[in-house]
Parts: sequence; structure tokens; C-alpha cells
Amino acid sequence: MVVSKVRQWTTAMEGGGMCPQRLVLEHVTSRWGVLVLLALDERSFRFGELRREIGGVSEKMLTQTLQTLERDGLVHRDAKPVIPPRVDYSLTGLGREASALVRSLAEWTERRLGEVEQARTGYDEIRAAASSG
Amino acid sequence: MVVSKVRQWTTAMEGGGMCPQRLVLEHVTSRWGVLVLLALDERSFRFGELRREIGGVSEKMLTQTLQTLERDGLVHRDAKPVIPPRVDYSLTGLGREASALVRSLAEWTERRLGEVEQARTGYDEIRAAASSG
DNA sequence: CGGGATCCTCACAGATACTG
DNA sequence: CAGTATCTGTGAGGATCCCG
Repeated sequence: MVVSKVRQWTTAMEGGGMCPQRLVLEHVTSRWGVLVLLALDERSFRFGELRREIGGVSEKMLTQTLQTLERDGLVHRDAKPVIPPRVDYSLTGLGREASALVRSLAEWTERRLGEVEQARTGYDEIRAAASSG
Repeated sequence: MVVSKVRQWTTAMEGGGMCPQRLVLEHVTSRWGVLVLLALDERSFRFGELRREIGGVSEKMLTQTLQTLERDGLVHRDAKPVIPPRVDYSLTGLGREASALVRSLAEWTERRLGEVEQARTGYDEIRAAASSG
């Protein structure tokens, strides 16, 4: 289990760089990356369709996210040379693996959300009491 | 499987807010959050010790990350009232669950890193060829 | 040694306008 | 419809000082 060595994920980040594993992880867990993976896991989408499905994402960010994930080999882009342009996005095998893991994390978050919020309440109460007393 | 509805993760984010699940996910997968969880999964750490272990993290960001994770109930903070101060950090049960999932994602990233980099090379070559010809 | 308060900055997110 | 190019702000993240 190589990843048990935290150093591997931390070293070699001088100069603004970052270890390559972290980069992939960042892409997959990025704000829109997560939503793209979850959406495309259901079915393929056209660009505008995906944009509406996700909601609240700008064209620029969706384009950027899709390009990053396509470059990483997680998303397949199928551009049909027609007028008007039609581009379909879907997951590759690699993308489906990633989306499954992201989904695990997302589902865990949903399951434990209550406990997390409870912990927050407790934390805030202690802090509030400490600052007032 | 509630999370299959992407809309749930996207709606209600007007005003800069974000659905609460996403917030927890952000904390857990944040730049330093990941490293903190992976490190504390091995053993407990003192503040400075953890800072050296992770490497490249500023005091401010480590403090902030630890506070966020503590507030979410993932990290336990044990401050001993001695001079000089001694504070030990460890994972809670919830934190261990989270770290396990993060570790899954991290390990997947390591396993597939080769394929991802290969995909990138292919992607870049096509783009380079397209822009030059 | 741990961490709060403050200041700075730059990378990234969003809006807009334009192209094929 | 699916992008690209450009401008701008915002805030995450880093450096520094200070205190218990």
C-alpha cells in the first residue's frame, strides 16, 4: 500500500508544482469535476444539455472541466461535424472507475451529513460559550 | 441511491452557497485535507510534527484545515495545558471512515496514473499536430 | 510550541463578446 | 450550438508578527 506514505503526496511540490497523483485527484474532486462525473455516469450528454443538468456552471468552467477530464482520459468527446455543431460527452472506462469512487465518497457524505452537522453544532456551541464567558 | 440525482448536488447554490454535502466533500478532498487525513490515519501527530510530515503547508492553512476537520467531527484535538503547549491530533471514527474513502481514491489515482499520463500524451500530441498543420 | 490576527497576491471563477 | 478570447473580481492560500 504505497499511498500509506504521506510523503509521497507531499514532496516535490516546490515551485508551485504538485505531485502528479494529487493533480489527478484535484481534477476528479474539483467543484465541477465531481458533478460532471456523476452526471455522465447516468448517461451521455450534449454540452448545453450537461450545462443545464448541472446548473450554475459557466460555459467557460464546463468547457475547462470537460477538457481537463478528457485530457486525463476520463471523458470521451464525440464531436459530430454537422451544422449546428453537436458534441456528445460520455465516460471512458477509466472515467467510470473514477465516478464510482467519487460516488462512494458522495454517498458517504450524504449518509454522514447528519453526524457532521451535529458535530459542527457541538463545536460551535463550545466556542460560543467560551467567547462569551 | 439518492446521489444518482445530480440535481441534488447542484441546486440551491445561489448566493455563493453550496449544498451541504458538497461542503463536506470539499473539506475532505481539499488540498491539505487529503494529506491531513492520510497522515492521521497512520498515527496521531502533534501540530508541528504534522506540519513537517506534510511539508510545504503554512501554519495558517494547517490550522485552518485542522479546525475545519475538527468542526466536521473528523479530527480530534487534544490540547494539553502545559508549557510549552502540546496539542495532539487524531482521527475520530467518522474521520477514519472518510480517510478510508479518500485513501481509495488516492490509491486508484496511483494505480491509474500511468494510463492517465498516457491519455494526456495522446491528447497533447493530437492538439499539437492540429495546431501545426 | 501552537495558533490568532493581519496583510498581500495571484490563480481561478464568472461575465461578456466573438467565431465557425 | 459549441466553443474561444479577454477582462475583471474574489478569495484561497502564503508570509509575517505577536501572544499565551
